[in-house]
Amino acid sequence: MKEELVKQIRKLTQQHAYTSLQMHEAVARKAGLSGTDHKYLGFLLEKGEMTAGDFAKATGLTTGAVTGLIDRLEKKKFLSRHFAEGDRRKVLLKPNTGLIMTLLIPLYEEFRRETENLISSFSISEIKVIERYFSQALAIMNQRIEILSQPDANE
Amino acid sequence: MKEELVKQIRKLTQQHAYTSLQMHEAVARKAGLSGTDHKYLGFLLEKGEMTAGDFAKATGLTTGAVTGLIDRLEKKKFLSRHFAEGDRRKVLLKPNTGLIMTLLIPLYEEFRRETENLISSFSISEIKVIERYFSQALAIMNQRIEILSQPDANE
DNA sequence: CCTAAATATCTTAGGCGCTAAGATAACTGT
DNA sequence: ACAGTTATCTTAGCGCCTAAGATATTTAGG
Repeated sequence: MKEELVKQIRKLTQQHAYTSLQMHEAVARKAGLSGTDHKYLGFLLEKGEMTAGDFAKATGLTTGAVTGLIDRLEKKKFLSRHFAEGDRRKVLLKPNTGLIMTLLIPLYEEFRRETENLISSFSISEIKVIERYFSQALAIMNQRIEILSQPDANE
Repeated sequence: MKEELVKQIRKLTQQHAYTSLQMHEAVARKAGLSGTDHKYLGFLLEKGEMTAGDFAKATGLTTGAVTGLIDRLEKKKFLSRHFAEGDRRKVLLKPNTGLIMTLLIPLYEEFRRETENLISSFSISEIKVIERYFSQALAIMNQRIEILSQPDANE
């Protein structure tokens, strides 16, 4: 029965998402961070140097929350604050890439290797199938998020 | 280059997990729940009636946290408390399945349909590839969580 | 220039959800 | 029957969030 197989796969993808989250939090704990801080630190690392305000926009947090987030990350030396040249109101966040890498890479490297080995164990055409699944699943979810985030008509 | 393709897929799976979480939270907001409460409500619904203590064990929360969680869910009529027959210390949690379904199904149904359509668009052998990927990825992550959750040797 | 408005960040007050520790109530075994 | 165990709840305190407003700096208009 293809139908049953389909339902089974759908549940599997759900579990996959849940387990990813668990792992992300396990990494955070090991690194001495909260899940929240780990998430946003990864974000900053990816985007590179940015101002506090841009960070707030990028994360969707309020400016107050970002101030607290930066405080916590700064206290742990994961980033430093600098006033922007030319506009002393702006606070530039400079990630301490070295420290972050030193701390996080050992926690992720083996996982990354295992995952890449897993993917490599498929043939090119199989990988393309997996790619097609993920790309389309992503599109579906992003569309759904957009719909869900629109305010209700009656309010 | 297969290597580059592999790296690309790995990033795609990361993004997939992140986006799943975003969608889960968007659903929660729409249902008037926190992401946390939505997560655990789904849990209760899946497992069915259980005691508060079992709920704590199942979720990994402390009993105090579970008391608060139950309070919030009870206030919103998502469940009711009943003393267990034969042991009046135990509190049985009875999910209000009707209300939960009424509230959540409209938020998920279209997504589920779209996802199942997506999966169905693959051939049986392609679906087996996807299944193989997810099963093995899950195993890798669960193993990693276990390793990460072990206390460090030097502490 | 000088000042009003705009902008960028920080601070404060208050809420939610968590843990750890201990209180309360009910059960169990000898 | 009562000491110990078990199940849940309560309390104190912390972390992280929002909303609102304070502070400091820049920009624009007269």
